[in-house]
Amino acid sequence: MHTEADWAAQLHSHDRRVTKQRLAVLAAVGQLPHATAEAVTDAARATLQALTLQSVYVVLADLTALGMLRRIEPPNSPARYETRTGDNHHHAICTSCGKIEDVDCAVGHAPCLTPSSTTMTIKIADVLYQGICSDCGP
Amino acid sequence: MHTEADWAAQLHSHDRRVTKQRLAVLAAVGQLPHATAEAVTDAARATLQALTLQSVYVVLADLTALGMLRRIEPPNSPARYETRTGDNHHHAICTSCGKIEDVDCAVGHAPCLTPSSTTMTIKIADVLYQGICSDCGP
DNA sequence: GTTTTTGCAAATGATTTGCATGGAT
DNA sequence: ATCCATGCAAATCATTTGCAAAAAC
Repeated sequence: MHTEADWAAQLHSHDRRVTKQRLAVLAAVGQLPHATAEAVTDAARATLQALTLQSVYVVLADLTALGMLRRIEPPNSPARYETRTGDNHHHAICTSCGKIEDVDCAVGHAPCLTPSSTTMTIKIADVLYQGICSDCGP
Repeated sequence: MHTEADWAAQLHSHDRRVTKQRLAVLAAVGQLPHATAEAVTDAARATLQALTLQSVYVVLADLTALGMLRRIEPPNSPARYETRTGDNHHHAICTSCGKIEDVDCAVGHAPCLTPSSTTMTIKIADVLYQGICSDCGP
């Protein structure tokens, strides 16, 4: 788990200023499973009433670019963010209710899959499983 | 390859009317590799000058829902469409120039991967490879 | 004090929708 | 003749940007 001091240290090491807004965003993403920008804003507002959605977008984009957060883009849904960035894991999304679960990668580190035929040099293999969760059906 | 009569038959079988707009959209998606809605519109306009982008969106959404087209949603880029729907193949995208290549799935049919731990019933495993294509670097 | 960050409003890009007309069956 | 499909304009949704004021360093 990440402590506030931990986040502050990471921000410092990237020459970013440690603001209460950034700490609130990081805390919110850390405790919500796979939160949208809007959900992050709502959660962070519990302690920081003046925070705006646009600022959250700016912060999320910056932290994602730094590698402190990971961004997930499910089909037909706004982007989600998570704090698990150190390992290569994938995601399963329920096509009925939209719930997202983490799925550990069998191999462990990216790229965990190598395509048989392509002219590209592959850096990352992202896997998105789609199915039905236990709440929505058999 | 798909012929115009082939597309017409498929439209019929789904209780859709066979219009020149729909045929033009299908032809355009068939000949462009991984076209955006805008590219499809431009291509289809070569023969159907009155076609609008909004109509193309409606048609693409409908044909995708019917399974006649497959929709790809690359990160930070508008959706792409392709006619290859019968098999389970994946995609590799160049993070530099955005080019997309088809990548055959080693196993052959969905789901080609089974997650080790999840409570969901997986229907599809979509893999998105990200890397650098031969034109953009080593 | 200097420079990054935030707040706010307005702009943008992609896609969807409502409704009247046109066209396929 | 019926009813679906298209054209058009306006609306919506997610996200980005410009700029002045506030806050870190």
